[in-house]
Amino acid sequence: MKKKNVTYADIAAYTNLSKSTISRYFNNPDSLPLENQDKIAAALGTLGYKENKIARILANGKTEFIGVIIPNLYMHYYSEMLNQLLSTYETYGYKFLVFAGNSKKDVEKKYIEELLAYNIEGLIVLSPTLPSKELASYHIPVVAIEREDTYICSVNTDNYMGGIQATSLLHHSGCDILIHINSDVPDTTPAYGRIKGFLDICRERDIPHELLLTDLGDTYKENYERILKIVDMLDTKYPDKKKGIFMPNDTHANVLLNILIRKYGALPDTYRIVGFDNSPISEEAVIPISTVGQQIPTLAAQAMELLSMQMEERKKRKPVPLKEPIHKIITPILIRRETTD
Amino acid sequence: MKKKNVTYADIAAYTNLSKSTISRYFNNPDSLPLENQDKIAAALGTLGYKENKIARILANGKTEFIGVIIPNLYMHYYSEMLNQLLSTYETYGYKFLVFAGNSKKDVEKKYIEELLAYNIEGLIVLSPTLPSKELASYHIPVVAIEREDTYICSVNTDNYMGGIQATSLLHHSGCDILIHINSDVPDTTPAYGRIKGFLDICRERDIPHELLLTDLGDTYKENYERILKIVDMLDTKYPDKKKGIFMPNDTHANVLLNILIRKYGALPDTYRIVGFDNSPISEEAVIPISTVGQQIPTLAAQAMELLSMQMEERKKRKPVPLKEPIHKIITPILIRRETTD
DNA sequence: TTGTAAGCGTTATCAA
DNA sequence: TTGATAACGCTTACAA
Repeated sequence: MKKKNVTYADIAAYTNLSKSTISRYFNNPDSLPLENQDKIAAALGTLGYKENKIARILANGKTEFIGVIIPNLYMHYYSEMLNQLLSTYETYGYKFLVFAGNSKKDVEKKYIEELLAYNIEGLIVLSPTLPSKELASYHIPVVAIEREDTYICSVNTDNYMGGIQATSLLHHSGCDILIHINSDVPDTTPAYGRIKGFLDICRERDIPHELLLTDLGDTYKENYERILKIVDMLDTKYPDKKKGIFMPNDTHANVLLNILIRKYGALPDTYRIVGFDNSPISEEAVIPISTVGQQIPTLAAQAMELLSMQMEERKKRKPVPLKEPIHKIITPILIRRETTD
Repeated sequence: MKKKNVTYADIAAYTNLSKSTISRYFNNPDSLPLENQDKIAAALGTLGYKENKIARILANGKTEFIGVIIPNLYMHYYSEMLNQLLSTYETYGYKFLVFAGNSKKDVEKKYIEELLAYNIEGLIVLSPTLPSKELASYHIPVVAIEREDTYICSVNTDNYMGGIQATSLLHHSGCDILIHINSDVPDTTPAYGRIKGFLDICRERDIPHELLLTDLGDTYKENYERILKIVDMLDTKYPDKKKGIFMPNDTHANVLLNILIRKYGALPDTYRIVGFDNSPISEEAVIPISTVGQQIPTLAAQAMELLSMQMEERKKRKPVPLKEPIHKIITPILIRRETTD
């Protein structure tokens, strides 16, 4: 930094006005006579003024920062969600400070401390790591997206409805037996709704079914090997039945599809598949995969609305905090492609 | 805000020390006797002190902010790059202010103005929109990644080498004719190297080849339709020849693969395919696709090193700015899978 | 409509 | 080893 920054003081001196008047020019220009507005505008140009938001924040306390804690950007669901959040900048003007937590409790806590040190006005949490009770204890506006949310506001996909949609679609595709593969998610998380939806429909309509709760691994290779074993098992257990498989997400649905195609040369008539998320892979698979579409743009938009509401409330002279956390539910959209009838 | 924040003044009063001593405790604790260190530590706890980085920034000018301008997070390449950049937080401690520019010039300029208002210490630009000459004119440390970089530091994949690798692999797979499909990128961008590599090798080794420069569209549907036409064209033009296709990226390589599999039931012996990027789809395709792997973690790490070098230099009493922009080149890694021999 | 002066919560410079 | 005191650049009563 060779030369010092141009400040309000410089502009004030140059225009023979005071610092407060310069401040007014930026915050409420119409309160100045046009003559002075022009004079200041001209001065800004000739002096080469650059605004300093840091000083402004320190003075008025409004950072316009929102913190985001996200598990990773490797999975399309998360990166697309962040994409949508970032795009709300045009509407709300909030800037995003993003941390990709490696889902370790103390690391994420450290991130939040850091975010608080920057006086973030609100926090959006996609990571499932920290319990909502703890998040609530920071006493700043928080919105959770698709995670445990007992004590904080949240926006979730209607997973139960999604489970029902997927299950019904497979049933109507004439499957003899329905199988849902998933990991053993706790019933406090939104994703558990998919399992419940599956079971409720099967029981209600007396459909033969099987629930396979198992860890499918973290890499494509692991996924492939474990799902391959499941396919072998199903082929011996239900050789001639038409099997309707409800996969936990599109990535895994695609693995299943690839296995079947490599084994049978095509999608055999004894298999029907539904995925979850409507991520790009579901469309880009050899055979486009039917899936339950999460409405990511809507989820993001609603999250921002919920958060900005809380943040606005907080700026009032007499803020009334929410009595109860608000939970918004977004209905998923069933997308029929070629892996179902 | 009901209660005011706890500040150094409060701690000073509580411990009968001065604000400066409290500041020293945070910035250079060992300069205080242990006794006082403990006293202050205790006070922090009982008073419930939270650090305020905004005030610190205003006082010492070090924001530890890096701005990132990225085209979108929809494409895996960008989201993974951001992922890797974010993960350097553990090493460097810089926080990232991320803007997803919709690649409109004036919008991206506005973003940069905003970032400058937050006193970012450096800028990483993935978006190709603004010319490097303009970026250089902001006079802050900048690093470009895989984009036009005449006037600024940059980190790029060795695209020329990548083009050579892909072309050689297809040649060694016994193809009779090599075809490279790409969009008509200007020769100032790093990606042009792929085209040059392809042409140079083909000419040098006298390999029959064809270069198809055409826009493949922005959606999967458009990709599919346009590549389908190309396949039909190739099938009539070179019916019995073994065609080696070098696609501009894995997404498009996957589309081509899907088209062939749907047309022929398998990858016909008259086609071999190489993609570019090593994005997840290349592994997750029905037939795992050979590809030229961009080393995203390395690119990100080198970009951060280059940037932090410039930022450190700038903090010195007598900073010596770079005479010439530094350009780092990262060699890609050829990944042989099942779409080549 | 404008100006004065006291913050905002740190760091930095000098003395002691 | 410690403490005054003045920045940092802007906002905001309160006065004029």
